Amino acid sequence: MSLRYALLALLTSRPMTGYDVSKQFSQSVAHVWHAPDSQIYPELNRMERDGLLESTVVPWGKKGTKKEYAVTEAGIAAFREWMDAPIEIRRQREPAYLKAAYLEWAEPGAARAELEQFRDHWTEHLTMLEATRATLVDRSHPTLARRLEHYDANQWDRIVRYKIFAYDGLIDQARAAVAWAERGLVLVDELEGSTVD
Amino acid sequence: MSLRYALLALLTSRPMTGYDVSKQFSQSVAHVWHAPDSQIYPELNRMERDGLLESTVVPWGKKGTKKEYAVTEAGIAAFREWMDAPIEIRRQREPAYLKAAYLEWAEPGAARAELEQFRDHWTEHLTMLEATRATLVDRSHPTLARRLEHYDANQWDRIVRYKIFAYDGLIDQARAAVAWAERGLVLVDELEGSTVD
DNA sequence: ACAAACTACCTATCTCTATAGTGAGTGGCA
DNA sequence: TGCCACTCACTATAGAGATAGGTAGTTTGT
Repeated sequence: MSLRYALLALLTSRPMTGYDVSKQFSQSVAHVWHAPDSQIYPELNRMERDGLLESTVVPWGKKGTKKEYAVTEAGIAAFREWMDAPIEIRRQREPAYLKAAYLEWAEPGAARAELEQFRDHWTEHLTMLEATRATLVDRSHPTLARRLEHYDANQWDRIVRYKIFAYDGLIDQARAAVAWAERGLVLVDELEGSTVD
Repeated sequence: MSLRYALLALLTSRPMTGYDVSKQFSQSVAHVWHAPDSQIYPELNRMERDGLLESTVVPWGKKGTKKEYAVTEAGIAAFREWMDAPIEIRRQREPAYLKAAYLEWAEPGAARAELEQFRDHWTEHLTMLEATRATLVDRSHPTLARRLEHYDANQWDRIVRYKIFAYDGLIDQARAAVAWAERGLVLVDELEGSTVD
């Protein structure tokens, strides 16, 4: 159910088409809540049906049209309500840690390969998070820039710092994951013996 | 699909009834992969149908019976295959971090309450993880003890250290979450002003 | 003039997960 | 004798999410 609020969060910066949303998503909210467009389009429809969004049809080229969604008053209210409600605690679902606990069943080579894959994935993710964090710090992040336009300049610092705070948390998690995988590689080498050719 | 492998992992320690599984789950594998019994029972059935488990009906009291599941050769093979396959990378789905990024929309009181709730949840989780880790270190963990019986004593250290390694990763994540929430509380106080009565 | 890449939006289907039950047997204790 | 907590096993249903498509118009480069 958080997808709805992730979309509201994004759309509070400016009105967007479904396509914009699905593109913007990957550069901001997706770091925190991934969704494919096959989920985004139907959800936007449902949100309009529920009165959280309203759409205007905009011409596009000669014959084409596109639908731009804007958050309604009811949408703002729903978002505020969600913000003030207790957070849903996520269930633990971590296949990587599950596997790690049973690494004695893996081939030594496979164990190493998986830890490397895990480390590389998180390293890449970390790089992206740090890059995005930097665009928040210097306020060059496009969605953030559009968002700040609605606010008085004396509010900017407050808004930006919450976003940086969120990214800091994600960066911490990513760094912890990378460090853990690296310790895992050392452990595998120690326990399985180094079989490097 | 990892539920299947989480169940296999647990059942490699010893044969169990569905009820045992759903109880043991919460004390071990659930730290890494939570599942309610309404998922466990049907999955055990499907795994038997697919030949990964076989069940024997055991009498229980005067009239009652229970069904004990044991991993088959095919089950072991499937588990090994999964262990050697690349890990599925989980999508980011973190409502807490999503909210954190938009904390300017929350009431200051609500923001504080949520961060406290988040911190408390992870603190509690951390305590449980550390307690379980300790039972792995001293090998008093019941499922681990049963598991080690299948192995030669010179393998014990290897097996135990992988489990400790997995818990260390979870503990790192939990600690990072707690520390982040604490920084968040300081930030909220700074930005929203201290409105403590 | 045409292809390729991009914008725009949507559907179908399947699996996974969550929630909330049902119902019967057992063992202890008051 | 009756009650309660626990053991055991399962079902029904709805919603969320993943995967894999489809269709139509637009822009850009050659």
